Amino acid sequence: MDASHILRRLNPAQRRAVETLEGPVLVLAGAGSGKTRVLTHRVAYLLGVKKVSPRRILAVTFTNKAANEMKERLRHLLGRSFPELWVGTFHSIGVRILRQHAELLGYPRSFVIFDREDQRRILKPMLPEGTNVNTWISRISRMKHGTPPEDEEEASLLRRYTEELRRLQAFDFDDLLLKPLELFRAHPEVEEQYARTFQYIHVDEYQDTNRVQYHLLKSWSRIHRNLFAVGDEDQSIYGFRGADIRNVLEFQKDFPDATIIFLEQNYRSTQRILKAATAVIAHNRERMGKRLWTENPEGEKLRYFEAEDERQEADEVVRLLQSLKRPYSDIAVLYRTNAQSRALEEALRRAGVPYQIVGGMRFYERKEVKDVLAYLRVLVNPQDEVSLLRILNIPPRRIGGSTRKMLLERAQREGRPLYQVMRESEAPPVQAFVRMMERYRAQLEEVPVSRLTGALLEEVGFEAYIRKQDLRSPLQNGTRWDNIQELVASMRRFEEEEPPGFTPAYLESIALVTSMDEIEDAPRVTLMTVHMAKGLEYPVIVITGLEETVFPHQHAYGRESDMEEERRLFHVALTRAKEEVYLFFARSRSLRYGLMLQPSRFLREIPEEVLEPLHPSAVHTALTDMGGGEVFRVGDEVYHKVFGVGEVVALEGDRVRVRFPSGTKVILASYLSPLSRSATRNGSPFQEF
DNA sequence: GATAGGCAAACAAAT
DNA sequence: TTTGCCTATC
Repeated sequence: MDASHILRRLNPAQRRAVETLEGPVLVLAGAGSGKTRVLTHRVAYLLGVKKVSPRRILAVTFTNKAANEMKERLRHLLGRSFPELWVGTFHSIGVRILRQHAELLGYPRSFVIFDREDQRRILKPMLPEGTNVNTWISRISRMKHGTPPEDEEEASLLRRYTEELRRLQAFDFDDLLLKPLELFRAHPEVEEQYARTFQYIHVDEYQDTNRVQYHLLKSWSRIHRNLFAVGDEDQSIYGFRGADIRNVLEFQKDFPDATIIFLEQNYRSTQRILKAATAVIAHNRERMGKRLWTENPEGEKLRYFEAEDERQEADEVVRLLQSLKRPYSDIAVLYRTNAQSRALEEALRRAGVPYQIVGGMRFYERKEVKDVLAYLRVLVNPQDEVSLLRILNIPPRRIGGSTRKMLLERAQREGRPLYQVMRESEAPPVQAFVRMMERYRAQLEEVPVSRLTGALLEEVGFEAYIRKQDLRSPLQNGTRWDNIQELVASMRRFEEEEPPGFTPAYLESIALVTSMDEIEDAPRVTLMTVHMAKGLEYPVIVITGLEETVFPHQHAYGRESDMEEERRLFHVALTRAKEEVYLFFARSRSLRYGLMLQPSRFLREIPEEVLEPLHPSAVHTALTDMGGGEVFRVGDEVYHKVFGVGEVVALEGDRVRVRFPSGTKVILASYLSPLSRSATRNGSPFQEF
C-alpha cells in the first residue's frame, strides 16, 4: 500500500508520530488532538506499508470498546481485517496470557475471574466483626499495585487472601496484570517468548497506567524496544486504581533515547471552551506543560446556572435540554458521583426526555443476573465456592443456614472442596441439588449456553422466585425478570457470533465487559460520571454538581495531589465538549444534608470573559475573588453538623480552628460550611453563600 | 431449622 | 435508595 494514503490528512506532528517507528516514543497528546487517529494510522502504516506481521504488533487500549473501534477503523483504512493483531485492554491481554500458561502458575485453564462483590464475599469472613471490607479491598489492591504492606496485619491478610483465591482457582482484576508479571519472573523462557513476539507495542491513555502495567510494558518491549506510548498528564484521573503519573513525567528517565512528540492542536472544541479548560488546568503544578490551541471558531460562552437544590438543578437541566433543539444524542450530562444521577433521572422521566445512564450498577453486576451466572460458573468450575454458596439456596430449596454451616465445617475439617462434601451429603435437598447440577454439567460442552440456561431456570423455578421478590419491592416491578430475559438474549447473540457458543466460552466473553461497552448510539441523552466520559466527545456537555465537597469531592481536601486529580477530572469534563458547555451548581443537596454548599473553586478558575449566566435575566452577583482557593478566613462564621454555629479563630493547613459554644475544636475544612463572610471580595461571578 | 419481614447503615471514581 | 442483619413465626 502507498504510504501517502495513510499519511495524508495528518498534521506534521501527527505524521512524525506515525512515522517514528524505531525506539521508544512518548506522544504527549492534549485533549482532542487526534491521538486515536495517530494510534490507528501508525498501526495501519506498520501493517499496510511496512508489511509487519499482525502477530508482532500489540496495541493496548483503555476499554474493549476502544479496541473494537480500532479494529473497525483499520478494516476501513486497509480494506481488510487482521484477526491476529494483538488489540485489547491490559486486562484482556493479561487473561489471554494467563489462559495460555495458567498451569505454570498452578492454576487450571478454567480459572474464574472475581469481581468486587466476589472479593467482598471471601474477605468478609477473614476480617473481624465490624471491619470495613471496602477499605481492605482498596488496601489489597494498593499492595498489588506495588505499594509494600504498611504493617504485619496488611501483609498477613494479603497472604491469606491470596491463598484463598488460589484455593478457589480464581484471579481478581489486579491478578490479571500481576500474575503475568509473576509468570514472566518465574519462567524467563515465557517472558522471552512475548518479548520476541512483540516487535511494535502501542499504549493508549498512558497517563493512567499503574506500576504493574509499566513493568509489563518494559518486559514486552525488552528486546525490540519499540514502545509507543500516547498520553496526557492533564487527563490522569485514575489514581485510585494505581495510575502513576510518574510513568509519564519520568518517561525520559526510564527510556533515555526516547523521542518526545507534542500534539497541541485541538480539533474538537471551540476557542472559548479551550480557553476555559486551559485556564483551569494551569492551576496544577504536576504537569509537563502543553499549550493547546485550535483553529476552530470562537463559539458560545460557557453558561452557568445556580440552583436551590438538586431537584431544581435537575428540572433546569431538563428545561435546557428541551430548549436546545438538538438531537438528544448530541448531549451528555456529566456528574462526579453516580448517586447524583437519581434526581436527574427522575426529572428526565417526568418530562419524557429519552435518556440512558452509563455505569453505576452494571448489567452483569445485578443481583439476579449474577445469580444466574453463578449457576453457570459452578457448572464450569465446581471449585468456585463463592458462586456455589451464592446459589446454594437460591431459589430457596431448604438448604438453610444450619445445613450450610454443617457442610462448610465438614469441608474445612477434612480440607476438601465444598462441592465434594456436598456430593456425599445425606441431606435430601443437598442430594437433589448436586444431582441436578451434575446432570447439567454433563451437557456443558454440547448444549448451547442459552438453551442450557433456559432449561436450568425452568427447573429451579427462577421466574417464580423473581416475581415473588418483586412483590416486596413493587417499584421495579418486572424489571428483574426482564433482565434475566435480556441475559438469555445476550447468550443467543453470543451463539450467533461464535458458534457453537458453549457455556465456558460465554463466561469468558463477559468477564471483562465494561460499562463503556453498554453505551448505545441511540437518540437519547447520555448520563454518566466524568470518569466514564474520558475518551468520548459530544457537541453539548452539561456538567452538574459543581460545588465544593461534591466536585471537587470531599475526599480530595487533605492532599494537594488529590485536589490536582480532581482538577484534571474537571478538565476532562470540559474538553469532552465540541460546541457548548453548561455548568450547574446547587446551594444544597440532600446528599450533603444540612450543609450550605459553595460553588466549586473550578468555576472560579474559568476566565470571566468566557462565562455568562444561563438566563440573562439572572441577577449577576457581586464579583468576588476567592484568592488562592482557600475556603475560610479568620472571623468567618461557620456551621458544623454536630457542633452548630461557630467562629473561625485560626487556619491550620486543611484544618480550621473553630470556637463553638461548646468549646474550641480543630476540624477538617471540608466538614464546615460558611455562614457569613468576614469581608467582601471581588473577582468572580460566583457568590459565596 | 427455614423463611419472611422489619430496621439500621451506607455512599467516590471502575478495569 | 439499597443491602445486610436480626428477630418473630411457620
